[in-house]
Amino acid sequence: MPFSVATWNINSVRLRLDLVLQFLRDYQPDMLCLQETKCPDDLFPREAFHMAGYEHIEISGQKGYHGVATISRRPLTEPARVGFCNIADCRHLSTIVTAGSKRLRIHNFYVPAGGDEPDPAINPKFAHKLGFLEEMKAMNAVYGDGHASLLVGDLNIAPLETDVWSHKQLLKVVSHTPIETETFEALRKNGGWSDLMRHYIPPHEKIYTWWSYRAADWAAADRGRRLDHIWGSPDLENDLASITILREARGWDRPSDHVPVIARFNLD
DNA sequence: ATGGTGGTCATACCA
Repeated sequence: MPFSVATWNINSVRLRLDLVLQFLRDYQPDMLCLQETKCPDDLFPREAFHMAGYEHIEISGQKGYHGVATISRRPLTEPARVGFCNIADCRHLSTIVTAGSKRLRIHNFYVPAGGDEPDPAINPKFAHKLGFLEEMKAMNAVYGDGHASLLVGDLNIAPLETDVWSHKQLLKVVSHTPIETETFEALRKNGGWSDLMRHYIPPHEKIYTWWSYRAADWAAADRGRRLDHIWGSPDLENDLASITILREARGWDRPSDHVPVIARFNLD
């Protein structure tokens, strides 16, 4: 039995609770990191997850926007929430879990989308996104405490040309502008992180995890982007068994615009 | 160049 972690921007955990429970029944990840839960902590549907076999839950939620949750079958310890840009948004939650002989620190992230205009001088949301990335540089894969690390979530940036349906047409679109993709790859490498999705799936292959709601036929147009990521400390490359991007979830009834990504590790 | 859809919370805001 490998150890598995899934990440999914659910775009309202309460509206899509049945979808999440169906996903857990069918794929049985050991842990699920949710983003955009849009749910205050006192209204989080803890009991439904407990009944599904996920007894360990850490949440960081607020009313209306953002929010992350880490749901696990195994005990979670040392929950920590880092605030970014002096704004009280719920966009980060880290926990520690045991997998085989390793202790894993798992960062669950929801990076700001950044608005429409890719100019920090006129768009405060884009300035916020760049400021957020700047502060993310403090996240290192190896801290010298003996823990392995994962950093997962909706990072709202598609770094490679093959992470978008058209590199040329998206160069001036927020999520794929050079300032974003270059900052993103620099902070990943400087932090010592391995892009585990790309470690498993060759970089020349197009892969997407998000398709806009604003398409008449998302599957036919297939104008997707890889906005959701699974990074790991380099030691986890050797333990990685597979990556699954659940494209079919975009076609489920009343779907999120993001699909789950599952990483399986040979750690038990 | 524009608007297209979907979620929250109640009127626009955010994605």
